[in-house]
Amino acid sequence: MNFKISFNVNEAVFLRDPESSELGRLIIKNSIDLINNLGFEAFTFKKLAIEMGTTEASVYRYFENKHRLLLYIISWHWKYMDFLLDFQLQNITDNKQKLKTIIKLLTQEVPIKTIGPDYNIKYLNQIVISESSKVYLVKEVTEINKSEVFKPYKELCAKIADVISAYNKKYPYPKSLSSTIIEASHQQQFFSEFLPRLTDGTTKNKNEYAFMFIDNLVFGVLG
Amino acid sequence: MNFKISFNVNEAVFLRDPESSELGRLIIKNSIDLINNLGFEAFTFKKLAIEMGTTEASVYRYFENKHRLLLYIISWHWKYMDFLLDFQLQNITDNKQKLKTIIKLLTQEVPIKTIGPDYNIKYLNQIVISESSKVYLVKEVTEINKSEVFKPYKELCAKIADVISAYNKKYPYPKSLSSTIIEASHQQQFFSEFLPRLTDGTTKNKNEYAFMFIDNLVFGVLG
DNA sequence: TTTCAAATAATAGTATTACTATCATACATA
DNA sequence: TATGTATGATAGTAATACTATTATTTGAAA
Repeated sequence: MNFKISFNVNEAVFLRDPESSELGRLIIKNSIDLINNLGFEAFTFKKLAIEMGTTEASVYRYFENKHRLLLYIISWHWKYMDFLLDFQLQNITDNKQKLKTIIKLLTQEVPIKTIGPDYNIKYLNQIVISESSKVYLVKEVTEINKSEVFKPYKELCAKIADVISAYNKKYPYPKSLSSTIIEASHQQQFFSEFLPRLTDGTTKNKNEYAFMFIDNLVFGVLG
Repeated sequence: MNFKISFNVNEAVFLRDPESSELGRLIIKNSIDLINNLGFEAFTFKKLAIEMGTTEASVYRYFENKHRLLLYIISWHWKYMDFLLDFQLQNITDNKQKLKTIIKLLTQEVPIKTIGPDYNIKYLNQIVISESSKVYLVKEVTEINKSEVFKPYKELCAKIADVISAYNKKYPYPKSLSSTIIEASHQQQFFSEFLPRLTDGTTKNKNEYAFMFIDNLVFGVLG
């Protein structure tokens, strides 16, 4: 099996499509490494350019600013998750089992497949946990939202909400539960690693802990 | 009734206690207004100084950087919430009623009392919704956490967790549920205002919506 | 009352950040 | 051969995130 998948992220996110050139793909690959190393606040286009042996100006030809670059990376991740979800849900008919698969996917480290560009999926996961909310927690959220760039997140949320509704037709808040478990699975992983007093984490394994908590939560609410 | 309360925020947060001088209190008051107007990313000490008619250097004498100032404001808010919680829970004995009061407090706009400094509590609420997670979602979280500056958040979380445990002694994740509902009440308010597709919000009132969702969630899980 | 240190304010200065602009070159295409 | 497109090299600007210096005020000890 040797196939490539590309997720076409909304054009409004970039100036030039990074998947369209070698330099573009390098920008994404190196950004994932560098954001993971430095954190988003300390990450700059200058540092990225030096790291890659290119120039700041070249990076600016692809992305307006670092916030857009982060948005691209996060969007790419949501599309990737959406793909994995379709893939993993394929032969499951039982809705309970579907939900469990979803929760597993949200809380475990995303499996590293040899598909698509060779981005460091482990780092990407860390970035999603620590930085993803920064793409929408900005003053310009309404303006940015107009260009539909949050669509991948909304679509994933809707897809999970559909499974929730299929499992329990009477539950009145499928989308809110969906967005809540997506966010909470990141938060609880973050907390159990860095601020453990905000959790009841006993196990050393933050992924396993997040899974158990979310699983208990979801089936507690939905019955 | 005319009394003043001051919440002593951990010393490690500031260089000089802003509650100890008129200038200090003005810095906090004006910061709340300005962060709410500009968003945290666009907020700078220079803009703040100009707004207040003082100098950048004066602000730097109180806070090392704008991240610490935000941390101060958010910590103050957690202490204020903690105080309100004690106050509102005083004469309630029924644990279910206690939980409902907590959820109300988390989701409704915090009542504006004429106590303490005259910070704009409405703005403070907006800041907590949009900016609070930025105080811990940073690369230096472990370092910052060592100086115990997140204690007010942890204490509030623990207090709510205690009520959860009192209501349902068998529930295994009181602290995680506590931190999850704190975060989710902000998120769902934010989403229902700016990214409504991530919610099932039908009502125009984001506070009321958040209350109903969290209330359903908590009693769904805890029985 | 003098004096000496500490706190505060005002001003200036520096390195970095977040861009924009210009020009040269390489390579592919028509 | 001419033309377009991507990249590279270099420079420049305004704002940001600080630090340092000097002047002034205050307050407490001698």
